[in-house]
Amino acid sequence: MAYEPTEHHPAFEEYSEAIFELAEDGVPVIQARISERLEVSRPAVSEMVRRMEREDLVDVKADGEITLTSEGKTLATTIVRRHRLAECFLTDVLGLNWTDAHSEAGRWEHVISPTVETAMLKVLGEPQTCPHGTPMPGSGYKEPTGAVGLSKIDAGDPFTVVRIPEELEWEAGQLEFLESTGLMPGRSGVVLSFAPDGTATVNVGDTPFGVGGPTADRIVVTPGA
Amino acid sequence: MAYEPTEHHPAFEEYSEAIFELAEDGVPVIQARISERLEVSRPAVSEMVRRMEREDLVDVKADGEITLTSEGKTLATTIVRRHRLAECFLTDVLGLNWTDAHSEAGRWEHVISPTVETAMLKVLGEPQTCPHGTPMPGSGYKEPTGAVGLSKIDAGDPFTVVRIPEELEWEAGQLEFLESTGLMPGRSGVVLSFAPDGTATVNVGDTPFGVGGPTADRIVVTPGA
DNA sequence: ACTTATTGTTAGGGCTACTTAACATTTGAT
DNA sequence: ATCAAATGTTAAGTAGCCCTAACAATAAGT
Repeated sequence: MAYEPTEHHPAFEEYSEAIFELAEDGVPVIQARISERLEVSRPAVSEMVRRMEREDLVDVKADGEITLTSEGKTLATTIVRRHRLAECFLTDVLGLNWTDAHSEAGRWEHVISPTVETAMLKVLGEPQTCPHGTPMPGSGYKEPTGAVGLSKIDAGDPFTVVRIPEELEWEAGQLEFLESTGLMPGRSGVVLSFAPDGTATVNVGDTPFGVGGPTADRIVVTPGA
Repeated sequence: MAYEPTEHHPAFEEYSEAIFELAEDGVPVIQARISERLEVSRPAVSEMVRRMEREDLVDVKADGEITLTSEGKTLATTIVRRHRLAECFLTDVLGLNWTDAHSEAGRWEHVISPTVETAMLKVLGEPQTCPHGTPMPGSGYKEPTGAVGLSKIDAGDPFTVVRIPEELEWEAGQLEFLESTGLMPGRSGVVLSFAPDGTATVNVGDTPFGVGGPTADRIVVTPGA
């Protein structure tokens, strides 16, 4: 009746995932960051990290940096992979928008079995990235060489969107906005101008729109159409 | 981040579902039955029933019979509907077999949001029953009049399968067997003979096979092809 | 009527994952 | 060097959901 890959509690899955994604985002992996990302108190994180260390899922360095053990990495990539796979599935097969898909996937990731994972991969044709362009762990996908932040493109030049970092989800409404403008992986556009504050004006469809500086820094693109 | 239809704990969902399905199966809804079906101790059920009564999800009659309140019924039918919808989805879209689909659905039912439910319904074309023929609560589906147990069909007569009751899942391997023989809702066949012990020999495809008496009692069919 | 089986409840725990309050330590900026 | 901010830990407590052991009440079989 119960499904247990290797008897891993949901909280361990959630924490492993957070640790993996913090590292992926280049954020120092310390308790305080986990506490913020998962929106739980610091003592809760302290306790969980101790338990995960005991269970050999993480190592804690002397300076407090947390790293996944190989077992932890296996768990984390499994969950992250299922999350991104679920996102693909929810958008492509069920027609959800990015934002809905992301929040749904946050629950699906804990419920998808190997059987279902395989079936989804087959239906989707082995996607290499999630809908935002973030790689599926274990797919062997490599981001194109020469990928840079959108703000590195010269005004007047064309670009092709590679990836919308997951971190932008923290800004409420950001993903909906980008999706509605058509600024999504694979699409090409042109940078029209940059304002002094870094805001970029771009065009990927019929109507130009502005992208705030910090956001434009993070959006990954390749130069050229 | 978290999804809460009306802030209902997973255990309440599980218990409501069990209560609903016991009633559906014609089993008296008392604590002892719930305890068996959910495989939890009697004190655990005692406590949960008390909590659910406090939360206005169930009423307990003087004789110990447990009934769902209208709020409880809403919760139960929601979960049951999602379970059966998930079963359809897992078999039809992802190609899982009945048994896998059933156990997966046991987890999916707690994770499906209204948005996803709507999307699934659309993709599946508003199914009226789950793959075993059990009605989707709220679909308005009525079992055909004249539906009887398979063992009521006369030897030599044709029949059409209406429903494979969920209770048969308790017999390990039973569902796989029936699925492999093709004895599934919508399929027609012929009863070849009955053994003195009630075992029926039937043919729905190329090869005849035997169905034990108790099982044949439960399988719901309509006479005729 | 008496015994047995079935059913429900108390009492006493346990584990997970969280909380707040208080405190210690480290780091950074001036 | 010092003061403030950031970080981690202890302690104590809570809620949810489960367990075993022991006991009371009811129903059923002989």
